[in-house]
Amino acid sequence: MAPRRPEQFEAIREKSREKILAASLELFANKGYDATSIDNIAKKAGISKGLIYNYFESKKSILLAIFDDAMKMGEELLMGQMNIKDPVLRKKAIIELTFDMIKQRPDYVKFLTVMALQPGVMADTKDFTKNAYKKTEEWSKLITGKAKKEAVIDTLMIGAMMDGITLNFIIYGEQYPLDELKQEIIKLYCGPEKKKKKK
Amino acid sequence: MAPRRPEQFEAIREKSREKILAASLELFANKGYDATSIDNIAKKAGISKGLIYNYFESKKSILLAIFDDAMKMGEELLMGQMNIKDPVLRKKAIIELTFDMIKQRPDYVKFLTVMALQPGVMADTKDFTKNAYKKTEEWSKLITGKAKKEAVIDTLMIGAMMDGITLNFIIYGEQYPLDELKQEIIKLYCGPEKKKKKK
Amino acid sequence: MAPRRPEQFEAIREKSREKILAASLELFANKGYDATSIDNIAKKAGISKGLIYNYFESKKSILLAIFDDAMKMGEELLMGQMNIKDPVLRKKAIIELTFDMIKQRPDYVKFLTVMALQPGVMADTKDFTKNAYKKTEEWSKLITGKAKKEAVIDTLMIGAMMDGITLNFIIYGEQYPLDELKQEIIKLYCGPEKKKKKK
Amino acid sequence: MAPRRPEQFEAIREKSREKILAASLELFANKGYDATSIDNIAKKAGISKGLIYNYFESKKSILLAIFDDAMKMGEELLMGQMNIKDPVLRKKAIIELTFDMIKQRPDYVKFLTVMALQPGVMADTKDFTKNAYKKTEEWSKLITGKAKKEAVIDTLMIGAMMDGITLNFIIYGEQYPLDELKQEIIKLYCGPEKKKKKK
DNA sequence: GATGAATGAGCATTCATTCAT
DNA sequence: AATGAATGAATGCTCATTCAT
Repeated sequence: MAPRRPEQFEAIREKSREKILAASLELFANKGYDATSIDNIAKKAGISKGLIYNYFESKKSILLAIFDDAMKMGEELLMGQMNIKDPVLRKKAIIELTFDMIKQRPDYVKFLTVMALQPGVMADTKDFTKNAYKKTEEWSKLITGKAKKEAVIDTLMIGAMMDGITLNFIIYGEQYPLDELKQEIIKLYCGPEKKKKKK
Repeated sequence: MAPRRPEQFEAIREKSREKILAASLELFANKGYDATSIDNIAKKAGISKGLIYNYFESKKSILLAIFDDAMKMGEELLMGQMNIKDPVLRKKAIIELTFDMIKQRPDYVKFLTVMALQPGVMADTKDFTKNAYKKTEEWSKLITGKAKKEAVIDTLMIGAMMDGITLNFIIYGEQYPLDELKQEIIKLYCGPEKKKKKK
Repeated sequence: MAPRRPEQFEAIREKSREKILAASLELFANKGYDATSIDNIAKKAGISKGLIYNYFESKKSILLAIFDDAMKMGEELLMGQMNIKDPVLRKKAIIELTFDMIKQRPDYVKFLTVMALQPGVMADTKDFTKNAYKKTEEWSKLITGKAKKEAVIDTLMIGAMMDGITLNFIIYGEQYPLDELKQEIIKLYCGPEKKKKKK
Repeated sequence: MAPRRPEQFEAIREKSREKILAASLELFANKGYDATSIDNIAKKAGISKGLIYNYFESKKSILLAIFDDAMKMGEELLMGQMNIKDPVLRKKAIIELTFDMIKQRPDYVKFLTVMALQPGVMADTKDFTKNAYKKTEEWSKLITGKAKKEAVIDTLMIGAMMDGITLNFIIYGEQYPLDELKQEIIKLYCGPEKKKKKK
């Protein structure tokens, strides 16, 4: 057989890495970090235990990689709304975006929320809290368009609202009425304006 | 010498038990259940590992004891508001109560929130979700005075709000402006003065 | 109250000691040495854990005390048959004695047999094997009245027989037909002589 | 480098498994089950503690594996004698077989006997007593060729005899005159030549 | 003499990580 | 790149023993 070309190696590597990350995300989100063993990950990813260490230095570094992916994804989604000029519409867009994320990527959302409350897991490796705070300030500006005092409270309220809904969705599961709550929030924070709510 | 009298033993026991519970509460709330070892608890409580098993059957039974304490405390606070007749005032009282709880017993609040998001920790021993749900229904009635359909969404909103604020308080700590948010919520859900709820 | 007189103290001491030995014997015989905890013994004896160490240096020393008691009891019973002059009658008497012991003190018999096969338990403290061997030789002389070569085999046979029956009695319990086997052995080893078997 | 081939792994596994079983058999037989620690086994097997759990679920499952091996071996030996037609010859063959087993696999014999007398060790996992009883019945038929009433006592006698000799061999070791006792038993139970069983 | 709270070494078991192939 | 056998530190838990009262 002819030796594989560099791109092929790269493709294989990337594929294995993805399998590991996907398996880990699901397990971390559903069982928690501590309760997930490297063996669990290897079995779910369909590879051997040893191979994982070919791609990641340690169990914690898998966690961090997922964390970075999740943050990056969130950031990209958020940045995509930057071009909406009207502040109210932008606020609405971002709220809808958040609900979309909860529904379409519950694993990421679950993962981030679960990790946020395992300080012992994240704390020593990433400065999670500071990071999150900076994000909130950025959000604040993005959402309201201005960094005034009252705007911060408004942002914190919306942020708390979204976090609370996410948390309840995680705990109660599918029975939690996400859609009705979305309408309610939009009514509450974006005013009852017209009626073209759905994009 | 004569052996200690039963009351003396009881006093000693109660003191040790409290030390264990206090140490466990703090560690579970801050590091999570899995990441806290019996050795951690013993060291923080200033006693030996073995003694813990003189008071609790297992690590999980410590968790349950704390959980029961926390629930009992919450219930007592809540029940104290039952005699408020006016629904709006009662709703306001309960919101204020929740904020009080966050400020006065952040340890319990943190503990309960962290546990709610540690999949598989509470799940198999107490029917945490079902329990929490029942609580929500009770809340719903307490807050609105009636269990109508539209009232449920209202209750879920307030619940999510409070959970979200709790979560953010846990993550951000003292810098999180609890008082301002309390005023904002009361303005939003109990009306500024009369009965105009929505702004 | 007048202080207790020395005899009273002695009586109390003796009584507690007996309670500990009786409880331990039963537990060691039925659960085994390792599976019996000091706490088990204290509870069954109706005293406190600490008191046990007032009478015995260690768990193992309780074992040895029981062992010595059991050996002494066996010896006394055996010596009681020394005055029977006729060798055959003496052999018969000793066999019957052994069966009596199995039926009347199954706890001691069980204890000794169980201990005999836990070399790790006895070995390092008493030279159990050597001791037992000496006993066999004594038996041999007692039973047959002479220490000839062929007599040793005879004694070993009877000894093995009795041990085997004891072992099977321990394993199978009450359903094991001790009486029939006794008749059979007597027939086999003492000849079928007359018919006045029962004393 | 290429990973090992499945057969290579299988060979490695089999070798390690054997080392664990051999070490455990020796320790269980000599020290008893409770007194043998996983660490003892690992050290004697020349491997790490953790590796044991790569091959056996628990300490007890090692015990059961050895037990099954021992029973299988015994059964195979026994079944090999089924084709002897003459009852007396068959009885003799089985007695000789038992002595062979004691001499050739004293470890298994010791193990089985020690386990039989460790209350609560086998009891809860395998129905040891019932199992042993069934064996006795099989023996009974094998030995006498018929399951008549009087034959049962005969079988029990021979069984007790063999158990007693095994027990004494375990306790006294090599100095115990197995061969002489074998001749004696055969003389006693199979008749010196013709059919005069009782001397 | 008597009590039971307290200790700490030891045990079975788990699991992240290493490594020979 | 890939495998899984092997390691050893750590964990929850037990229990003989000590000791203040």
